[in-house]
Amino acid sequence: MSPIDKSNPPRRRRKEARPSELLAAALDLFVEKGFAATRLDDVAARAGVSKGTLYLYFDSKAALLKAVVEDGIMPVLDKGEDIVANFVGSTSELLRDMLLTWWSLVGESKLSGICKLMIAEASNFPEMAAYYHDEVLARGQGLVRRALDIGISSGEFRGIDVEVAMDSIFSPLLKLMLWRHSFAGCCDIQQDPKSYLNKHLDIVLNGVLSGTKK
Amino acid sequence: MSPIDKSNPPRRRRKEARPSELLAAALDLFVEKGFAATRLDDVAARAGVSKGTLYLYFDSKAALLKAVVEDGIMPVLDKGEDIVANFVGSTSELLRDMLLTWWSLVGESKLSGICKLMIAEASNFPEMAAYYHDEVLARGQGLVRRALDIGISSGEFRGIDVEVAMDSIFSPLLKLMLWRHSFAGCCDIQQDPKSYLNKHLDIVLNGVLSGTKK
Amino acid sequence: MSPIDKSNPPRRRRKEARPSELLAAALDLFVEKGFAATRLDDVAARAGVSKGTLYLYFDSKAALLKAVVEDGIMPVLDKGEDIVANFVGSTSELLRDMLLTWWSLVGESKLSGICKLMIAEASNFPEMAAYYHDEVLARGQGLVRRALDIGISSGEFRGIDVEVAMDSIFSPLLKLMLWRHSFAGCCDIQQDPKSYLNKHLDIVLNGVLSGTKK
Amino acid sequence: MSPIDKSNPPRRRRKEARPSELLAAALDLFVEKGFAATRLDDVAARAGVSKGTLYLYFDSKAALLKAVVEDGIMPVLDKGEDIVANFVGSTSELLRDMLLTWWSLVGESKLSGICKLMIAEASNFPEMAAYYHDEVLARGQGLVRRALDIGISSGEFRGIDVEVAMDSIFSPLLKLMLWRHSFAGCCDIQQDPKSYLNKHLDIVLNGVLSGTKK
DNA sequence: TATGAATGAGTTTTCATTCAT
DNA sequence: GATGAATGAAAACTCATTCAT
Repeated sequence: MSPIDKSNPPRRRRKEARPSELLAAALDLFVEKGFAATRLDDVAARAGVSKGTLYLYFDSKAALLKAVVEDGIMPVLDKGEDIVANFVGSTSELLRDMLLTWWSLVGESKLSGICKLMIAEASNFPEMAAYYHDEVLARGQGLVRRALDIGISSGEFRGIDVEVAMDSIFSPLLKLMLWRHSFAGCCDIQQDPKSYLNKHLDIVLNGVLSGTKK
Repeated sequence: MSPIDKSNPPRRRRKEARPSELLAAALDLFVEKGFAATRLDDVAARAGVSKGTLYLYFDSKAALLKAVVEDGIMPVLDKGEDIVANFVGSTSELLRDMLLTWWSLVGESKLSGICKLMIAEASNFPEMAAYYHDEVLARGQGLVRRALDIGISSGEFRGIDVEVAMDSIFSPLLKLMLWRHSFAGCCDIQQDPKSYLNKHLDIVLNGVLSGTKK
Repeated sequence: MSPIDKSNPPRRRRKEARPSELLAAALDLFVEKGFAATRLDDVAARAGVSKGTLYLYFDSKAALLKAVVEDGIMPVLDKGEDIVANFVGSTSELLRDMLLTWWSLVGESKLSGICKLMIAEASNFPEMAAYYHDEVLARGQGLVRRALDIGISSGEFRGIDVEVAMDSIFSPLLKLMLWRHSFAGCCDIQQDPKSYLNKHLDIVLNGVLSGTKK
Repeated sequence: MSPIDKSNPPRRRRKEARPSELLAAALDLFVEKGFAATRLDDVAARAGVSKGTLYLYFDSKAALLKAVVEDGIMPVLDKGEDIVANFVGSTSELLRDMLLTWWSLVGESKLSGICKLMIAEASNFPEMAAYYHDEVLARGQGLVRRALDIGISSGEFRGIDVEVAMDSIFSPLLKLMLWRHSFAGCCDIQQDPKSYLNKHLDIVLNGVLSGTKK
């Protein structure tokens, strides 16, 4: 309480915690309504601050979007890469592990909304979309690609077109992420995502046909 | 700007005269920029008419969106159903035919943009999104489902979970449609879509694993 | 009244007359209050239009300022140059004529306010200020300079420093212009400007000293 | 932002403590950008203090302006008056001395900026402008007027209109002061001000005409 | 029908001012 | 006294919608 005690925690903490509260509120609304349809008043209200406060931390609405996306990408970048490197077991299991990990890391979290957001805003913010595509989506698919390469090298997998197989494996996960933020309310509730992904992997790994493989 | 779904009473409609240029221009811009970020000035300019003219045919911006979506759904509704009914051959071939037909009918056309649009605007226009989901996406997947049912009944396919397999088969097509309207400019050009879909079907039908099926 | 009669004058006239009404209102307020302290609402209100109408004609507040200045400079540019060329009589009379002409053309009109405006905004809009300085002020002084050159060549004038004499002659006119838009209300009403300028010229031409010239 | 002249009752004043850094920073920015376009953030930043500190010393932005002007006027008021009283020599020399003294006292210093500021803000702060006009400009010209009166009484000067002659003599000094803070950067560098003023006095005292005086 | 100038409510952005620390 | 985060009223700017022609 002494006037010398200027750097007391509560004040500082406030200042440092604030931006992430703002980012969280903005993420929610940008994902739900889209960039243009989101009013900064609403972002501020959801974060429990006044409109002007947003401008203490972000230069403009577009800068806020950029921060939201960057902030949402980092956690994905940090983890993930080493899943492949550290894995022991069959490549099928690796793929299964990867899809489920990706789901819990990104799909299940609020970050999955950024995917919807970037698809929606890609032509309005092309650089940002390219950044997101390269650093997140391509990376996610890259994990699949590497697993496929390993599987093919080891003879565990057939000599399929890796670029295509990547999508055969990853696209349902993408659909799951997008549906969560779009048609979730208007279509029959999907089954449990993990069971869904397991079944999908069973299908894509073993095929749909019942005939014996040559 | 406020994305309110007004279920206003039917007004005098000049449906017959509704110039398709207006709908085409609106479709392009709604898909490219999203609903809120599209200015009616730009729609009018692209259609080569004055801004006021739009209001001769549509009561509001939201009504224009509704008309765009309805107009984009009809051709899909009209065709498609009978593909399954009239088909002769293996069910694998039927699936292949269906995916490729869907691609040329919807994916390749401007209509694929509506899919992106509906995902983006789903929470702003939930009824419209539900309508689109049920009448277009679920229908496309329904075709796949019926083919799968036939294949399983005939013993051509394994007894996989049809709901999941539907997505295993359809999701890459969805991704293709969305990418065309989002990351197209910022990622390496995909291979030819039809070859891509054929390879995908080969993978999902036969599986990735090289082992013999039990 | 026939629907073919689209290009009827009243409508067109409106459109063409509008910008100059806006410019007039903006000039008044920019000069009176300065650029930053002038609200576009006030400009619109004074012009009798809504705020949005301003943006039909000018891209931004700064663009409006630019238009005001350009619009205010043209009439000065068009006239003036040939005053010197076409003159017959003693150079003293030429100078007197020029000052009085300049006064009635610029000083007495609303254009004199632009001078105050440019001095005030010079550091905020340096290019605009440079443009004004070169095209208006330097031109006005240039007229004086040329008259002085003629007078010196003919022996009518002493061999004084022309750059300085220019200011000795022109500065009171400048002061008159500035005072009209600043201290006019708070200092004793000046005498009639034309009489003032005549007396000033008498002083600067003949000097203040009573002694005979050598 | 609203330039209202509040004649609010005297509040607790901490005049003695008013840091001159604050006044100096405010003077610089008010003169450069004008009152409305100057942000208190910038004033604080230039003075090296926080924004809140300004409010420890000044009740409002307008109060800061008032303090700046008052602070800038005092030194001029204190000196100057006795220049005339204590002078010995020809009145011409007195005038020359006065102009040069005024120049070094006001024109050359930062105080000259207040002149520009007051002209710009005269209609926003009429009382302040009147105060400045009466206490500074009129006083400066008053010195000239008294010198002229002396000169005319003694026969050294002709019987010219003193009010006009005052301006004939003083206006170039005014122009010099204003240009320093406006067009300085965009016109050829003037000659040395003192030489300029000397030449000007030579012209206005002796006249431009070469003919002998009658 | 068609136009496009005009509107004004709504949105982003700014900034003087306050106040808890 | 000093700070600077927070505020909110006000200003710039946008754009769906209207309407006179």
